[in-house]
Parts: sequence; structure tokens; C-alpha cells
Amino acid sequence: MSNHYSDEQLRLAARLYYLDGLGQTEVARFVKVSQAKISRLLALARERGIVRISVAEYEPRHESLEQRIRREFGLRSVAVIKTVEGATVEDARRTVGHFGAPFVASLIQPESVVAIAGGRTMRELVQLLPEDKKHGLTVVQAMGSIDSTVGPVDALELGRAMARRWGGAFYTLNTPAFLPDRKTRDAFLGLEQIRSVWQRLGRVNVALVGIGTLENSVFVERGVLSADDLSKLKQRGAVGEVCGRFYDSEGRECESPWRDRVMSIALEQLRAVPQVAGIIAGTDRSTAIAAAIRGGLLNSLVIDEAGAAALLAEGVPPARVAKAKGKTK
Amino acid sequence: MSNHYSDEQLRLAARLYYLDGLGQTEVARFVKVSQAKISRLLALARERGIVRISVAEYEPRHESLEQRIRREFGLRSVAVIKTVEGATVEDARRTVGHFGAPFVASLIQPESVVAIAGGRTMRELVQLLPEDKKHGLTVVQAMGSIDSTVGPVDALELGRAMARRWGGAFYTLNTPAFLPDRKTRDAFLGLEQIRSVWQRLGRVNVALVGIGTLENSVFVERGVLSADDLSKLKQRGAVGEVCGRFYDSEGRECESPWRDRVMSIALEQLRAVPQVAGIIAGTDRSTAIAAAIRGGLLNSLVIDEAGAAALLAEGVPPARVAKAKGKTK
DNA sequence: GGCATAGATGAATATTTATTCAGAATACTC
DNA sequence: GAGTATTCTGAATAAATATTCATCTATGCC
Repeated sequence: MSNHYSDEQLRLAARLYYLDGLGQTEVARFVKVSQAKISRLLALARERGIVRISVAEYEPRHESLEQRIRREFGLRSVAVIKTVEGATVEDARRTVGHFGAPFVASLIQPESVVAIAGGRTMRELVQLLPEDKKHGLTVVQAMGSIDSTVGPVDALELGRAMARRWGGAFYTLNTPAFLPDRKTRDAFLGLEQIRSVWQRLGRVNVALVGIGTLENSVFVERGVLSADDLSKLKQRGAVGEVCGRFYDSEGRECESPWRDRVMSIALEQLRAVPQVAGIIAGTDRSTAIAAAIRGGLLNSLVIDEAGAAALLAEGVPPARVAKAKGKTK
Repeated sequence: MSNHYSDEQLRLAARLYYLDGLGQTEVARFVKVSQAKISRLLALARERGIVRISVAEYEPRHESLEQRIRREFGLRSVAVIKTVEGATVEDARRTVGHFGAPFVASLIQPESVVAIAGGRTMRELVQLLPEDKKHGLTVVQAMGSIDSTVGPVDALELGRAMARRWGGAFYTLNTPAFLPDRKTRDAFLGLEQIRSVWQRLGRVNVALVGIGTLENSVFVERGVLSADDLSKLKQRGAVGEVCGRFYDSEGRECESPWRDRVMSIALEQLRAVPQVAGIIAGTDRSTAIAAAIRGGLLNSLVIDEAGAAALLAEGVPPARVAKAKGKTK
């Protein structure tokens, strides 16, 4: 970055532009340089703090909803992100990502070991994580790759991005998320390289996960789970999914052949993680979220306003509340 | 001005734009309105003070030069306006106008009676006078119109502009600046309407004038003064001009037929004005300025840096300094 | 000195922002 | 409740700003 320009010159240009309301072309005539240079001078002036722009605080989070959810569901911490009138799920994802990022960043201390899953909201969020380095950070991929085309919403990609942004080490599972059968899965797990990463998932401080539903499954969408598989899972009581693992209304993993084909953090591992944050957008997941909380799979939540309202409307049977509370306290 | 938008919405848009660095189009997608509306929202947010832009102080005046000139020439107040490297006279005029305006405004109290002359630098300055109303202000045209085409640099136009800006009354002389002969001039002065305004010039608190030279005369340029007239004036010792009146190196009005044909504030009237500020740009007027000061025609100065330096280089004979000082103290 | 390297610069241009305009929505009057 | 005026809105467009690119300039380095 240049250091050739005098502060005097910068102050003059900045004053004429920001205070006196001249256009850059006028300022350029005034200072006898090109408009292009004025544009650069002004950028530098902002950078150097010669120009300060302050904006009245905007509170992106809905604190009263947060408090209600935290209490009623006995969660550790909750961020409810305000959304604008008439927002689509798409919009909600972007908003949750944007304003959820600082919150998530605050959950992660230096020296943390972070497990990260994939998902569209997660992607928006990871993109916007603040830049400051976290010393001694470790990022572990919480789930294999869904298919061979690694998309920008896969855990692999997001973990890499997070590690790069915060200057940490990234451990990749290097395996598909779903294997043909249990035997193959175990063979993979037998590989030193893969097992060591998987075991690392048992020593994680913070996990960032999404919550899936049966109705709107990314696995069906991407063709790794058939409609038939899905209906079988439903029969076994599945109401939600986290990291490719389906659970029932109590948050217990459903028995099914599917269960043994998944390569991702186990639900018991997840329960042992002190900080598990669900990064969620949309109103169609309330049942799945509530069940995950009940099962101790989740103790923090980042969610959009509408999703939060839906979750509260869903409600929790009083008995369960006590249980969940016991779990997290 | 509209009042329909919520502060919440404004803060959100402002934050996304100014703090988070999104473009207006991106903010528009976020907030689900058109980019046009974001542009309007942001303008409103700035207006309402939701967005505050502050710029490190730029000091447009050259204080050490000001002090030296004030002392050496015994002036009441001086503003030396900094100019950029390689500025033309044109540039200097604009700069003096821009940064001289607040200084000149500060010279003028409510209830003032201000006499104003024409000139290009004066024009730049008047354009940029701050907007606040001055109670009970009176503006008087200090000099008739140079020719029948009233240009934007004529006293008539500038006086009108000043009065409008500050909400004061404007008195126009309603006469040409130069009449064919003394008799005609006296006939004009005999008219009640004109005489009353001219007499008002004797009760002025503040006068704003330019200083002309013989070499670079706007009157020759506009064809009301012939080269012949000019050389006659030179023979009589003329070194400068103020409001169409030529004076010698002691600031005394030169005897010549020309003298009796001018319709403008008289030099005696000018000497009686407590605050006479010369609004000047350029380096070619030092002799004329120094003479005017010597003759008590000027006791304040607004000038560009180069002009100020030239004036100091010109110097003042010590004896004269004492005289000038006596005059203004 | 010659040569290389790293800015710095402004013209041209791409991109972004502000304004205009015409239609839609809302409030206001009778 | 119809008519009228006012405000609000986004699409199109005008205007302003940022970026690219080729050229120039200064400075180090042998």
C-alpha cells in the first residue's frame, strides 16, 4: 500500500468530497489531478481513518425471542436473526449467515477444535466470518463428501474456507459420506488416515451443524438416498437428520441399514461436544430441531426470526424441557 | 421530505452499505427493495444523522503567512488561503472563493450594511457563502454596472445573490458604472432614487471589494476604458483600482477626467468603512494592494497563498508601515 | 551509467449510484 | 364514496465512481 500521499492532500480531498459535497470530478479540478486519483485518495483516506463513517447501531438479533427459546428449550446460547418482511428461505439463509457469523465467531476460542458440517446457510455464514486469526485452531470435517462433485456447500469446502480464514489446520475425512454397506464403511474406518481424523471428532470443542428434515432432504436431492430408503426411515420414527444421521422424536438415532453406511461424526460424539450450534434457516424444521434439542444433539442455535417463531409455536412437552435442561446445565 | 421509513430499516441499510461494504444492489436484494430505493434510503439516513461522516480537520488557511501580513501591513484581519501545487489564477480564484467564504461570512454580523463590488473571485466566494440567515442585513451595490450585459461577476448580480442567500434587503444603484461625462454623472446623482442608495454607501459597516491593476483591467477588457485613458491614468501615477476608481502608490485617487465619470462608492466613503476586505487572487496585484493598504482603502484581506507571498516580497517601506498601522489601530 | 523493479498516473472503460419518469398506492377533500 | 392530490415505487437511464491498462517516473542495484 502506498504511502506517498500527504495527509494534507488527503484531508483536503476528503473534506471537499464528504463535507463540502463536491463530486470527485470537481475535487479533481480543485486539486489538479485526475478523477481516478481522487477516487484512490478517498479510499486511502477512509482506510487511514482520515474519514470516519459511523452508523447508528442496528441490532440484527431479536433478543426477546432469543431469551424465550433459550429458556423454554434450555439452550446454552441462541441467536435469532431478524429478517425483513416477506423474506424467502433464500433471504433468510443469507441474513442468518451475515449476522450469525460474528455470533458463531464468538463461540470459537483460540486453541479450539471445531467440527464443521455442510449446508447452504452454513455456507453463507462461513463466507462472512470475520478475518481475525485464531491461534492454534483446528478444523475437522464432520462428514464425508455427499457425492463426487464437491460443491460450495459441502463440509469439505467450508472447513477449508474456515481454516484458511482463521489460519488454522484443516483435517479432511477424505471419504464419501455414504458407503455401499457397513463392511466398506468399516474398511474405510480401518484406514489409519481416516480413523485418526474420525477420532479427532471425539475431541471437538465446538461443532457447527445444520438440521435436515425428511421432507426436504439434500440427500434425496443429490440422489444418494432413495425415496424408498426415506420411507423406511420414516417407519422407524425418523423426524430429522444431522450430519447424515437420522434421529427420532427423542433425538435417538434410528436403527436402519442406512445407519451403518454413514461416515460422519457419531451422535454420541456430538453429544459429548460442549458446544454444538445448529445453523438453521427456515420454518419447516421445527420438529426436527426440537427433537435434536431433546436428544442433546444441540445446545446452541442460530436461526432466523420466522424459524424461531415456528419453533416456539411447535412447543416442547414440559417433561422434555426438564430433560433437555438437565442435559445442558 | 418523507417520513415513512422506519429508523430500523434505515439503520439496516446503512449498516450493510457503509459498515459491511455491500453495494447498493446487494443491499437491495437483502432488504427486498429496488436499488433506487436503497439509494434514497441511504441519502435519508445521512440526512437524519443515522450515518455520520467525519473528516479530519483540514486547515485551509496559512496562519503564519496571515500573521506576517497582518503585522507588516497593519491589517485588521487576513485570510491566506492555501493553494495546491501548480495552481493557475483560475484555480486560485476558486480556492479563495471556497475557503474564503466562511471567513467573509464571519466578518458580517446581523444588522450589518454591506457594500459589495464585482469580480471573478468575489463571484466564486459569494456562490459559496454559508446559508444561515443574517437578521436585518442590508446589501448595497458598491458600483454601477460595467456594461449593459449584466454578467455573473457584476456587483448587481453578486449583491442580489448575497441578499437572497442571507435573507436581506438589496439596494441597487440602477445606473451604469461609467457615464460619458461629469454632468451626466451629476444628473444621475441628482435622482432621488440613485442618490439615496449612493448615500447609503456612506453608512456601510462592511465593504467587500476587489483590487484591479492597470495591466490587467477588466474595464479595458469590456471596452469601457480605452488604452489611451489608461496611459493617461498611468501618467498621473495610477497603480491600482478599486470599484472603478484609480489610485496612486499612496492610495490617493488620481486626478483625471475619468474620475468624475465613475458611479461607485467614493474612496473617502470607503476609508470611513470600519471593515473593508479585499477579495483577491493572483500574484500580479501586489503593488496595487500595498498602495491601497497604505492609503487606508483596505484593512482586511482574503488572498491566495501565492498572492500573499508576492505581497510580502513586494514589501512596504518602513515609514509607510507606521502610517498604515496608525490608520487601522 | 544501464537495467530492473516498484509505484504512480491519467485515459479509457466497467461498474455502481443517483435521478427521471410513469404508474401504483395511499391519503385527503368534499 | 368518488374524485383529487400526494407520496411511493421500481424500471430505465443518466451521472458519478472505481478499475483496468498502458505509460511514465523514480529509485535501487550492480
